[in-house]
Amino acid sequence: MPKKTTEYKPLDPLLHSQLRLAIMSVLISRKTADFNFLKEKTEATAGNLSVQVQKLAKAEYLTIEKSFKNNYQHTECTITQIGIQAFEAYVTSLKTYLNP
Amino acid sequence: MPKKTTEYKPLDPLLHSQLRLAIMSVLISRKTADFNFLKEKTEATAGNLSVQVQKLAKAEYLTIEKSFKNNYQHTECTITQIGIQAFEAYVTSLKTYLNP
DNA sequence: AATATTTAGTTTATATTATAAACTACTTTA
DNA sequence: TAAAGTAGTTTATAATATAAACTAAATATT
Repeated sequence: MPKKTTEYKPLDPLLHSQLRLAIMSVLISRKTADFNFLKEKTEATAGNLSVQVQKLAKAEYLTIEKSFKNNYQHTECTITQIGIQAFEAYVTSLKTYLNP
Repeated sequence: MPKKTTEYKPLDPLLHSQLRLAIMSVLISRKTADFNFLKEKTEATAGNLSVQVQKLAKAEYLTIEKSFKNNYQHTECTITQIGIQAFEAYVTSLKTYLNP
């Protein structure tokens, strides 16, 4: 019997979220971005951004580095290889829904 | 001052759901599909499918027509113009996240 | 020098969503 | 006529998303 091709590939729930996808999208194009840059680009509230960035960090899609810059605390996010691959896989899967 | 271009267009929450997107994707390519066809293509449980199809119907993205076919109840879903436009707008918005 | 404001976030309480399990109702088969 | 199959719906719970409230330090104001 012919192998049944799966029509719709499952979408990584971690990336299938508007804000987390936007965060990853920024990081795909810049590798690294600080908290405020992400906040401006994604137009998210700080609270929501904090939560979603932590979720992505927990999955090792990005790393969070805290430091001091001009006397203020500074949070820098950097995408990982795992994150890049997850993003690419997500895009591939997503395309199965967006027919010709 | 230069007009600030919105980097990421908001994603219609009704379509930004794996199952509802799959349902709409099927209907974009076939216009109309019965409950079982949708169930097979999307690999959803009947309960979940029922709920999500109703949400799409409430937003008038599709219409639900119930009838009897070979003594069995039969539910047919048809995409509406509103649904087609919403799907297209969703795809356009989504592309802002999937940079070059 | 105290007080207010701003920067840079985190925590937490609540609303919304997604989902499976349980249920309804009718039909066919054994 | 009892069991199994078809075609769904309802509902209870788990998971997610989000804003509001909060912490804490730096800088500006009176």
